[in-house]
Amino acid sequence: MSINIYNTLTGKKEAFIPVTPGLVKLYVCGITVYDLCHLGHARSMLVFDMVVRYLRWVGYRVTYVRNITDVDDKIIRRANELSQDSLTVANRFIDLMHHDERALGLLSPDIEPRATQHIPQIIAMIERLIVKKYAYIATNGDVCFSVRRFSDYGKLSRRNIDELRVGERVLNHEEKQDPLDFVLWKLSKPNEPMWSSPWGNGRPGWHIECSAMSSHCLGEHFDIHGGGMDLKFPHHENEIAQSEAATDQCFANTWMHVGLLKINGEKMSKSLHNFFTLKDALRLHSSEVLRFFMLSSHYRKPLNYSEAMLKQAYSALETLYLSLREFDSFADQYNEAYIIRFKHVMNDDFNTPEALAILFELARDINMTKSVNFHSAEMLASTLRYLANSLGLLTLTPEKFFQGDHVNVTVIEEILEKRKIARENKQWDISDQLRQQLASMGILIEDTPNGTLWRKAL
RNA sequence: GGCUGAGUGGCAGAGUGGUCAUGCAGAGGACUGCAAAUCCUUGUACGUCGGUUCGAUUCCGGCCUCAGCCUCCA
Repeated sequence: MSINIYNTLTGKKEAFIPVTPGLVKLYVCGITVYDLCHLGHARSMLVFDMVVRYLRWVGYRVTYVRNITDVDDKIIRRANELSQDSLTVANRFIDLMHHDERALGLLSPDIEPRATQHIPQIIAMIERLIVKKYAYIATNGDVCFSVRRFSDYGKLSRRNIDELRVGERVLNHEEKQDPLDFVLWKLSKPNEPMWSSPWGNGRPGWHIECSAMSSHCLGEHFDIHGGGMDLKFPHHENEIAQSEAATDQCFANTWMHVGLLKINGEKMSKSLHNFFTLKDALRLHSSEVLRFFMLSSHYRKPLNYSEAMLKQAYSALETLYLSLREFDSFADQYNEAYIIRFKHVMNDDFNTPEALAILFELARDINMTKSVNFHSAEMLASTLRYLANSLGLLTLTPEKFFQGDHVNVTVIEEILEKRKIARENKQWDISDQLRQQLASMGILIEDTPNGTLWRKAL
């Protein structure tokens, strides 16, 4: 069974064949560290986390690289606002990002290259481009890439150079030979971070770092390059141009783009004040609820964040965990039929909504089977957990999910004990009153033949 | 203006040329002291107009609407 992945470059789903058999080399564009991570970053991180987990789960070795842009205009501006140097600002937001990453339960990338730590590689690549006449020194001293010299320019985003409205929106392009050209090396002004180069003190342009770092970490030709949909043009288009102009070979075989996240039906943007940081979202919802929500729509589609949807995600997750409840020890066998179906839909461009649907079918199957044949229900339960785990879901015990750590277990158990006695004496008024008392504490209960179970209400 | 995608039942969201997505919410039933959980049943869903077809939500074309990109953005 091969994995089919939608490749932005060809506009089609294609059978995935790694350059090196058994090994997947994946490069994902990470964030520019001038502010806290927002939910859009979280979606992209979570999607590639799912991709990496799944690829490893089916047996690939994966080298997962996600870069950090730690020098750029916005960081410099932020640093000036705070009267700090830009490295201090970058480091602080990198720490915060790592904190968010852990809180979300993400796998760490195998390599997390930083632009400022790859200046020699960046300079070397620019030199190659100059030698091959793909780059030139503009009248203001910056080094620019000559877009029109790269005949394949536009192949990723399917754009025709002459149809871009570039003159309308790109300002101050008089220094360039063509308004489309972009900066590879930017000379620094006083009080800006700088590195020495053959063209004077300056810093790298935004796009070149990814070309230089990906080839440094993964080689000049690797398997998958990913990022948010908004990076497709111009960033990824520029990366392809630089890399392929410099190396004369295919850069990344497969390009994956994650749909953008909207909030309450609107584009998320700082100017609209509907900007949600990951940190804030994690105050309201557990990482697993966020993960479930993000995986409940296909990764290439736009996704709308709203509190109602997150509540729905919680309820759905509850259903899954409820089915897992009575199984302390899990069988070491799995139900092959479900595994095959699960892989089949996941292999179709990571169709997580369809994969989740299979998990719900499994949950229902468990519920139906457990009163009839406990052992086979146990096998289904272990299958459910095994499959969900491949997506980073259902990693908690049901008790942990339903009860958490911070509730006052002693008080709850005392009330349950009192209620038990009342029920034994058929004192239904008292029993119902105690149930009401628990409800007002946010605790739901469930009387079963084996005693009363409790869980947190949403 | 150009390029991408979308328009599915109350909400969310897959998918398919002709029997079921799935989840959340709702209704009825079984179970329960009552609940809860669970199971069963249930809702004439596929933007619009044409075309192809024995048959289209699914293929083709026009139209309408929406979103994203063409400037920094995951």
